[in-house]
Amino acid sequence: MTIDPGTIPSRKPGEDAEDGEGARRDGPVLLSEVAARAGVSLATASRVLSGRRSVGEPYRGRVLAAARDLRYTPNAQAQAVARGASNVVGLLIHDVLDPYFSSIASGVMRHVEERDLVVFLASTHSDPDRELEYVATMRSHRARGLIICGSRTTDRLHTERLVKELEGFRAAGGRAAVISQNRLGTHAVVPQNRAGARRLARELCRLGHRQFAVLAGPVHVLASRDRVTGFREGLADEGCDPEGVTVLHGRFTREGGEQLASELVAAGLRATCVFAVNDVMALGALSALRREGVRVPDDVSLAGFDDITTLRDVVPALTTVRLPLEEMGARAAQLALDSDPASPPRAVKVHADVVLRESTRPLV
Amino acid sequence: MTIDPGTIPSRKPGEDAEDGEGARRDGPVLLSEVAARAGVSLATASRVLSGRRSVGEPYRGRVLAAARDLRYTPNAQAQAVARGASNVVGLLIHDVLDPYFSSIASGVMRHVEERDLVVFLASTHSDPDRELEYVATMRSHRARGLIICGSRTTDRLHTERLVKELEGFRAAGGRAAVISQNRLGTHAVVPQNRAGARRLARELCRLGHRQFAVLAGPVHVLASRDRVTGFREGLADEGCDPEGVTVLHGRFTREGGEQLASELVAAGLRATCVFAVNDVMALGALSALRREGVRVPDDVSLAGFDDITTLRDVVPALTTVRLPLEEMGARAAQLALDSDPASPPRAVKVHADVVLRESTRPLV
DNA sequence: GCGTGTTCGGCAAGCACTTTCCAGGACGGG
DNA sequence: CCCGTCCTGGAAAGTGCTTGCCGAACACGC
Repeated sequence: MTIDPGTIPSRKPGEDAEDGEGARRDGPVLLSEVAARAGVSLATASRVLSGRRSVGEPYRGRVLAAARDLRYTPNAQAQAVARGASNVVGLLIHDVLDPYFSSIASGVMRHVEERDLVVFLASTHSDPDRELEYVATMRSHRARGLIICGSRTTDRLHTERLVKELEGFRAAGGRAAVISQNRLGTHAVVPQNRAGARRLARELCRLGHRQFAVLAGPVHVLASRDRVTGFREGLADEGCDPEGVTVLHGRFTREGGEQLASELVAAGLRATCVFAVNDVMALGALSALRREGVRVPDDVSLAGFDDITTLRDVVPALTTVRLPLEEMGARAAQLALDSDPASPPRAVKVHADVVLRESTRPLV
Repeated sequence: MTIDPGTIPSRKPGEDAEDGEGARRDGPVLLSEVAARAGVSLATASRVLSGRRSVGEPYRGRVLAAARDLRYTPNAQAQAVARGASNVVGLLIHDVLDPYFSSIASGVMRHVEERDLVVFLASTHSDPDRELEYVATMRSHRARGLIICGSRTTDRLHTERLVKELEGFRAAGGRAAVISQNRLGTHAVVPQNRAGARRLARELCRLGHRQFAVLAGPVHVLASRDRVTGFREGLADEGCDPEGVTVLHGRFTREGGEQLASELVAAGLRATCVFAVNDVMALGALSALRREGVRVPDDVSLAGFDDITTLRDVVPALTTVRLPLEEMGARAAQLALDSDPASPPRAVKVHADVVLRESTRPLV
């Protein structure tokens, strides 16, 4: 071990004296110490460092020098309390490991990093109670902004609670934005799930497919519902019987996709094309199909939704509906942080484009 | 739009009166209001809510009721200031989109969520200056703990600065832990990069390979160096000439892997086996090789390092060296948060196991 | 019945900052 | 030359919460 202050009984006194007098005392350096060293009042020191009022040159220089020498870092919490405004932004996702959410997170962070704010990240693991709890946490930290992605439930009670919690959040001075279908009385980035799935269905029909199976998420998940609905609409557009599709519901995860695909095969796969309502489920399905000896796209075509980055490494390349996830995150951050606090909630629709790749092929 | 407080001029007075009197005033609910409503002093209200001293029953109940009615949420920042200790934990990674880091983040968050702490996430995008800056930010927020993953440089100057910054962080009362080879005077979770790569090389030799190419990261990246070194050692162990391997340096990313693999092919691929020093590079290489018409593993074997989750969906399944990323994150969090503040820096070594899969095959 | 604890409200002094307000000096115009 | 204005430093009053200390009230043992 190179450095081990825990076992060194005491530092040699003058050892780091010429070293600009780094932190030698216990605890953080306080503004009052900076002020004392510069021979000015606390107020002046504060003003120099926050730059919120001009300070005469002799003082200004001395304060800056003192702060540098002492390696002063302001206490952000105290600043937030005194100013009545913090610089933290909350970000609520379901799971960091899910590429859908990490892409969104990346977009949010990109936006936030440019503004010298800081991100509180919390993952709900799809638990509505945790979601509520975390909104409260963010309020408690007086977050300036809050981005919630994919509160994806149709549960009436939970939605009400969440709206109420968000009102509380707003009352505490924060601005929220949601990435989801159900705008909760706040700004919202709403992906065109239904329209995208509809377009996808049409494309698949044009490839000659007539027998479809859909691997969907839990019934109460709004995004899943919308995608199924849109898909059916697209089938109808092309004169395909929308009621003829098998829809299986499972978890909105890779494991969910795996399991549903297995069930599908076990039940005797009749469809020529499988639509998994999101990409992680599609990946699970792909893996299960492979395991079952069903070839994609030779035996069955497969399509997903979202266009997560992982798809780039998959063989066959998956047909999907592209959502600009990072942009969505950045946009949500923008809505929450840059919009006029008094402005009414805005909804930004996000176009979802079909990307045909190798996993779907024309039926001859 | 269902709810639009921005355009409603004023709420009807008694409208949500029976509603437990939600937040109707401007700004957050203060403790003083709770105390007033309960008819007790500020001190008593504080004590009831923080539970740090017993309070007699008549008061206790009234305070709790008042807090509930008013939907009181304590101001975490003010609490932190008053208590002199915050409940935030900083997490520094390079990039959320990289599965290596998101896995670690997941582990950290799992650990942190159980303790009712909150995570500040910052991504450095591999920029040393940002890294320093964010450590300062965390110090400024008086984070109780800080986890830095993969400060992966051998740059002397930067290391010194970082150590100093971390000392400042510690002086401000925080505890840090690092996931990396260079423990910076703090607790460290150190993956066995060298030993893992060495074992890998041995396995590959045993498969009959003799001609190797290594796709490495930038020369100053410690993890990359160690893995190359270990790999060479493994070759030597098996009587293979360690100097005979081609080592190409590029970026530590997917794009880096793609580019290096292309170069390799362009230069006339002579190796029978390619080792990419991490999995994302291996994925890039796989993609480039495919594009160039080089089959894996038929024309060349390919191995990576880390065992990121994305590998599960790749064909052929990649041989790699497994690192328990989530556990590493959790462990780092534990070191930073649960260890005795006075204890000397501990280093926890993490075993790295070879996982042979389809991308490497025996040379007959 | 009295000393000795123990329990528990409330006052007020923090915590580390910001910002308002005041006052003194400089400056300029009439 | 005087008054109004501008500039700027400092004292002090905030910001929302915690907590040390005091003392009242009550219980207990003898």
